[in-house]
Amino acid sequence: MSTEVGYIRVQKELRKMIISGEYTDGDLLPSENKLSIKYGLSRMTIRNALKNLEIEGLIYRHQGKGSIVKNKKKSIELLSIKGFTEIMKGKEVDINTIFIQNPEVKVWDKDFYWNLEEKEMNAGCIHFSRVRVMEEKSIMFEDTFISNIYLERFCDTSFVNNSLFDTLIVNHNIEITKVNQKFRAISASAELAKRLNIKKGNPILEISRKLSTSKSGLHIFSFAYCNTDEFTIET
Amino acid sequence: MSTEVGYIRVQKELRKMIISGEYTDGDLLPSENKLSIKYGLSRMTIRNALKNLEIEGLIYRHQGKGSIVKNKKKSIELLSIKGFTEIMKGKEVDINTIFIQNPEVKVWDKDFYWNLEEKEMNAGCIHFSRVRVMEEKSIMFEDTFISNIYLERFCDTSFVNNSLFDTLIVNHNIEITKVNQKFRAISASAELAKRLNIKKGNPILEISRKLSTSKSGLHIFSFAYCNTDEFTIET
DNA sequence: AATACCAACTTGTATATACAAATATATTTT
DNA sequence: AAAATATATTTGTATATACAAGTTGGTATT
Repeated sequence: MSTEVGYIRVQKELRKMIISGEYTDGDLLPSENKLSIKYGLSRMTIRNALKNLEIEGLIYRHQGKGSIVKNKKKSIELLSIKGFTEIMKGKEVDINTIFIQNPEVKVWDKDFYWNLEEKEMNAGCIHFSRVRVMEEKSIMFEDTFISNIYLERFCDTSFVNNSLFDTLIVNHNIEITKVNQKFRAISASAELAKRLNIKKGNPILEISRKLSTSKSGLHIFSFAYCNTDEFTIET
Repeated sequence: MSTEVGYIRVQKELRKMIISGEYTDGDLLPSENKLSIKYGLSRMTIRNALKNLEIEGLIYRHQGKGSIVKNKKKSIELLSIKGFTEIMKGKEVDINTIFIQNPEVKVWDKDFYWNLEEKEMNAGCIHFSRVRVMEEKSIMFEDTFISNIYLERFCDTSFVNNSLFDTLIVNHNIEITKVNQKFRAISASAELAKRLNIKKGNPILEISRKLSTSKSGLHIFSFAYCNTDEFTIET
């Protein structure tokens, strides 16, 4: 799109460079004056782009220093898992993800939990499910549904940074614009108990989420079930 | 403070007017040009203030229309409770709050869950606990601890809009700058079961939160326990 | 070697201006 | 009365400029 306004162009380019790892945690972006010259835009226009990146949480800015890249590394897509025991208190924790069901095009379930727009209803969905594993313990089972629009070749391509969000933004130019999430505590069903290797009836944290994106009609729905005996979920 | 920069002054005044109800949901703020004249600042400076109010979620802006006040009405301080049954699906729900323990100055517990800064550690805390009631059902028990600094006469004054946050911003000029919250599913203890009128061992949603504010060293800590049988918690 | 100072560079705040684009309102035409 | 048109208003984008304020690194002084 050559019709795109200036600051959006700068914002997108810098965003892509940060997410793809060209700039990494702690790096300084070029100064406003340098960006101004590079893109042929005034400093105030560059500042508009940088302000937006700051709002997105990709950078922070320090008077006298510059614009510094922030690596948010929310390990599991906007949520993060932290150990609950004293030893790991405060430490980020590495999570392995195992696909139980690879991305696959399907039709929506007739009584799907969230309301769907006409457009996405007709388009069908991409579905996959994963288990998040920490220290050989299965701590989260997650079902994900995405409206199947604007997503050519999604099922045949592997994830960028092992992240759905990074994949969407880098491969398809799709941003998350809004997060709607509901939390409940439930008792583990027999099936869930089996998947998470716990006893039936144990308390389980259920997170139902609807994520809106920059493309109209494209939403991401996910249902996560977490064993929070030894870990907490943060937002 | 007369040393305050221009856009902050405008931002504060408009914020106060929105929160106190002088402007309410759907109202149009004065146009940028009018604000520019009123405050004797350039339009770009006014825009800076408005952009920040937009980021705070107090207004949204529409090209050609104006700046429109958004009433976020998160009924229980950044969280909201929604009915889980079909009938109330999507509807916001009114919550009554009952103080179990009125605000009272105390010393911090020796093994308080969150880490405290030296400053707030010495200052002690203000503590209170509340039960949130919906349709005669107690659905949430909440313990709140606030660092006792910058909070003159807090215990003797009633809440603005029945809201802790509104009270802090209107009476003490203190904003929430960061929210750190952890979610777990636990089994109800005997005490909790009694407070929430459920069976011991039922699944309970536990939300532990640390809120940072615009005043250094002043944090708000809360521990909420929710019965999510019939309601969900949203963020 | 440690300190004080200065210069260069960075982001922050602010102004004045111009035109574009979306909306709302008034006016004219049908 | 309804529809089309024009006008005014409002936010969006962009430029060029100026000075303030915080940071960094080199230079001169002690």
